[in-house]
Amino acid sequence: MNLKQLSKELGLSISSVSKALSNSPEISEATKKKVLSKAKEFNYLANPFASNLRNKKSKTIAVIIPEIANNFFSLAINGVESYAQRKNYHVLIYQTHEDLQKEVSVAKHLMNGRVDGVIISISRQTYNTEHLEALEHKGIPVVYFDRVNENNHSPKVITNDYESAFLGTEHLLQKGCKKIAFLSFSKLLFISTNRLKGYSDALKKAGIKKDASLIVQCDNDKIANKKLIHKLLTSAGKPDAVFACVEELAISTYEICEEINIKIPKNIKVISFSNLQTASILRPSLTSITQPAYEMGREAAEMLFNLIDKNVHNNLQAEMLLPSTLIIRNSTKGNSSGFAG
Amino acid sequence: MNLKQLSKELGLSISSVSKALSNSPEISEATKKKVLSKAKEFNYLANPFASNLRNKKSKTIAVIIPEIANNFFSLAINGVESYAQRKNYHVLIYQTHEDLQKEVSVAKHLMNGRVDGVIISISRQTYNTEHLEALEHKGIPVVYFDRVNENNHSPKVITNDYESAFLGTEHLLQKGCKKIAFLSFSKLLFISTNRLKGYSDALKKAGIKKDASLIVQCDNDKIANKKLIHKLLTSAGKPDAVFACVEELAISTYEICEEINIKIPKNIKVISFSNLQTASILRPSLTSITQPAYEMGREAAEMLFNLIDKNVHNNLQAEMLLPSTLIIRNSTKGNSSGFAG
DNA sequence: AAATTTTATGAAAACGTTTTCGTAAACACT
DNA sequence: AGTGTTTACGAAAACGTTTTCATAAAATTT
Repeated sequence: MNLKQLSKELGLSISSVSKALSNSPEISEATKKKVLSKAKEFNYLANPFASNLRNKKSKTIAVIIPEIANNFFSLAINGVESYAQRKNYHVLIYQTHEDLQKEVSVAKHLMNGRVDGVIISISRQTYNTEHLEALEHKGIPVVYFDRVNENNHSPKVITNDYESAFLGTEHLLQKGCKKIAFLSFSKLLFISTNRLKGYSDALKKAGIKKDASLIVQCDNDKIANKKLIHKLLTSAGKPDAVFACVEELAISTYEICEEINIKIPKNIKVISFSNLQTASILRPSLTSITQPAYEMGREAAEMLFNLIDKNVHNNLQAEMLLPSTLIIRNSTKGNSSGFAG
Repeated sequence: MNLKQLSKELGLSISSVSKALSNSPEISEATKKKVLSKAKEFNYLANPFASNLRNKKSKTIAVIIPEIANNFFSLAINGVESYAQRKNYHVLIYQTHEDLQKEVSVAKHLMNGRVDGVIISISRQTYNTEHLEALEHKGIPVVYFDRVNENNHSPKVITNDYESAFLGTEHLLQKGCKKIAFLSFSKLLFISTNRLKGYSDALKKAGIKKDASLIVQCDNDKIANKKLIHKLLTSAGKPDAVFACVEELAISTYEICEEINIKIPKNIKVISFSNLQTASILRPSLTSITQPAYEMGREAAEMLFNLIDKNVHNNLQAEMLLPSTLIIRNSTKGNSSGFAG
């Protein structure tokens, strides 16, 4: 059932029916009612491709994330969706699996106007964002969240990574930890280096010298990461605390401690950026810095729709910051030096 | 840049350029090369809406799931995606948030040909699937996975819920448990009732009478569920084991046991259907029945693309079963009756 | 009553593809 | 040389909308 058939049923022209359906003031109320009722009767639904072609609008946005099987990102998607829904937009989801090539390829796929806007959290390997800027040049707005490129001026939604890492590190220091390891998950991402900076500055403030052997650069390969952490925890200068940059590394740390019988928090304390639902029922419960995932997604969507609706190519240099929360649990309990605490 | 402009650049007709780009044998190799190179030079990309309109194909499938922030479903999406990618298809994701009305509304939205096929796991509230059968009548194939409607003949991908629940219950019985509670998550879903049946039959086989007070019907409301579980665990006839139908209920059980100081597995044993990444590092590690989420998603996608490619309306009554795995961990350790085990 | 404005409708173009069909030119066969 | 076939291309229609513009009819003004 299309407009032509429907108009035939009604004895009206295609254009009149179209206008009636879009509630145009050109059409009388009487015929509008007739049209609406016939449309319902025949279950008429506009062909979205014809509409999109004509309107040069897709009523669709894309969300590009590294991984969907990740609590932070799936919550963020919920946030995006909640806003998109009210705007009557569809949400296309693409995963890069932390692969830059995949990210570039997805961006290219979106260059043809398939979507009206893009929300992205870049991959671990992404060192520049030309492929995304190309989208913006085409007039497709892009909003970054969490994992942003700090060197471009696109709108972004971030959290206070530096301050959170600083606070988290201070928390460990207060617990008497002296040798705090930092598990980084990317050399490239601002979010990772920024967290590292917060950690470093907290150490500096406490007058503790930075120990390069305590900073572990992890990567995309889970098994390799576990080996690195294992090496760290069995080395001569092994740490008395671990600051994990992402929950995946905290989980690995837990698993290794289990294997080689290091007790958390007695022998080693653990803190992590994390959105784990199960943080509170881990063995032991995990002290975590929790990002406002849902809110970040929602906010990114709001920014994006502002750009889409204004339809302006305005590089408004918006940057929204939503703070994370430090939740202290048992993985950092007690006092590391054996002092009273 | 569109075909018209590109053909002008080349001094060719629109139709020739179109044919050249689709590698038609009507076009000479020489001109094909010219066209390809110009197309690359000008970054020509076909307008997907024009193509879709003309071809009556969207190169897009939809995945409808209750919740994306759920390990099972996000892994299943990965499986779907892995297959869709190789088919050069896009994946539209919709969440119902366990709301039947939302599910119906999504299905209606897809009636207009926006997608070439649908993969779905129905909501907790879904008691019939007319809204999805309507899609099939329109010629849009639908494949169900995990949460299926056992009364319709559409293709489905399921796991061995009955056998797994039976085995899981027997495992608890072997551990000496006598009063095993069952936390159901839906009165309507076949998957839930089927698991309940496996549990019931295992009890029957062991000669244990069914105790209705041990079967708790949970629902969509997390807080209400926790209250129900709390009531169960503090009641006079409280159980010595809990079989959770979904991981969410196992997590709640853990949290409540923590609160009211019931020790797992000493005072109570816990087993759950679960795809938790953290199952092994929970306090205590969780004995779980793990569904092959990724594989189920992948298989559903393969079935769907078979239907799309054949383009036949054949109600092939395919039903694929992928088995779950029982992983025994510490939450069911020891012997419930104090006997040696 | 004539001139003007408003109202309600329809014809047709446009969006950018793909594909059918037609047709010159080149080639092959008697 | 004439006929038939293949090759390589172009014209035009079609997909189903939306929107501009034109135009009858009705309502309003002079």
